[in-house]
Amino acid sequence: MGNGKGEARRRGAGRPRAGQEPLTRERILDAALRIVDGEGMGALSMRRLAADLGVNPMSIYHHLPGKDAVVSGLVGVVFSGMRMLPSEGLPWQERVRAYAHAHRGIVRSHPNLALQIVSNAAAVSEAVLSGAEPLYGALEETGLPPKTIVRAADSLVDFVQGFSLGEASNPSGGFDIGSELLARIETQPADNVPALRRVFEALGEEGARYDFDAGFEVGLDILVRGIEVIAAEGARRERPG
Amino acid sequence: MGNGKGEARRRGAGRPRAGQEPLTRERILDAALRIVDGEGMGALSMRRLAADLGVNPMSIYHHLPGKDAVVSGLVGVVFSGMRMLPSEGLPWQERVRAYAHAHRGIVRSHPNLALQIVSNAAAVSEAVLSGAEPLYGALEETGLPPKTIVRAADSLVDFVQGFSLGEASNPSGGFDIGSELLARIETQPADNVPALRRVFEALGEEGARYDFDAGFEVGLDILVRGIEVIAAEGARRERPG
DNA sequence: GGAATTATACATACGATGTACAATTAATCA
DNA sequence: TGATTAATTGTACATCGTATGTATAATTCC
Repeated sequence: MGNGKGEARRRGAGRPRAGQEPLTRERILDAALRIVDGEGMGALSMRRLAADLGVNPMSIYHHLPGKDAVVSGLVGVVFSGMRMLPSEGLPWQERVRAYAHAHRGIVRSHPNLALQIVSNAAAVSEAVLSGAEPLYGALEETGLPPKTIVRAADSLVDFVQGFSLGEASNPSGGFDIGSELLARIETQPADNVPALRRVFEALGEEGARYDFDAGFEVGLDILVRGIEVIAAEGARRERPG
Repeated sequence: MGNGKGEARRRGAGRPRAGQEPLTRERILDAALRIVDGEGMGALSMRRLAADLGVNPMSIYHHLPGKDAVVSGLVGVVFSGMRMLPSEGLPWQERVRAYAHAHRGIVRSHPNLALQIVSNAAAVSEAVLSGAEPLYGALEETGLPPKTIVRAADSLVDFVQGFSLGEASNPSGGFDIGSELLARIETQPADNVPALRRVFEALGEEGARYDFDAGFEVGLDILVRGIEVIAAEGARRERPG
């Protein structure tokens, strides 16, 4: 029955009326993610977050212990949205690639959170954990010893995160560490950087725009091939012939 | 001759007496680096920095336009200290490895700055630029086309930065993304993560401690081998036999 | 039903931060 | 010398995270 309350959640302290939907960790993180996605990390403050929720800033602290918790909560939310194309049955190389694409996709869909994702991912667990499962499953089939599997997995994750971070912090479809240099190379004293000059001049102007998709594919190729090689070496050492 | 001034730089506004050493961008960045290295990024504030320099907070703004400039200045300073073991004459594989070690060494010697290094490196230039020269010089010898050289270089840098970031944000000699999971795997619902469980149980307890040096070497090996493979493929495609 | 307890939200306030603005002083140059 | 410029300081403001205390509605227990 229509309670003539007027604006929802405006005046009056205390516990909310049963009719109104209560403040939730989930609602808070949703609002926070909208702010960060839309206006960047710098726009996220407790006061702004509270304002968007139509709530007093201190109310948030009842559901999350502080701003740090909000931010790492965001990372968790984002990571738990990781979806892989089902790739069971495919050779391990394809499954590793699928994982890498999924991981990159997460960072790419929230570029303003990239820094936090990359630097907090290790501490967030749960979502990250179950996210890594298919990667380990794939790498098991290389026949590498467990210790090397872990290191290979880490290497791949490190690459993906490094790449995604660079991708996120550049103007969309813009440059990368390598290509960013191009503009400055021209203004360098003579032959301070001869190899760089040679490479980028050979690229010409059309090559200057960095294609992130292609760059990612090359990096991924390098890693997968490299893993193939050390796996083959390991196998040869066990059964020398 | 002894000017009876007592404490150096204490009282009195205005331009400093000619005798005293003036405030400099360099002195500011030195002091800032000491704070960050010693007490972490959170301890760096303009007021604290000024206090350490025996100076009014606003004085800093005459030499650097703001706090952001201080931080990215720090990254520049740190990067310009990059030193490679001379590796000219060695095969390109060794030279790529030497670059990677030098790059990692920089981040590792200032772990509290790791996040800023990794996320600002692309925008700092100059030091980063001339630092990357030997990497490009080495990769030129692979015979890969320029575009692929850039992508391979980026991939290697991305890996190194991703690795270094993980290394820096973990307790010294502690765990990594992969190994961090170990502790939580045990507390997971049954077989939610079977491959992870298998791999880490096979590792046993002794393998749980992550050896960053060995991990880095494996990753580097994967990348170098991978580059070898795609270089060989490219050569075969040009001169098919 | 009424009283005690607990969950949730609000109000106020404190210390810290980055920095805009303007005044102050000393070196430098005409 | 007087004018100009470079370097420093002092004050003040808006904003931030959050500690602390209070108010009120829902829930629980008798």
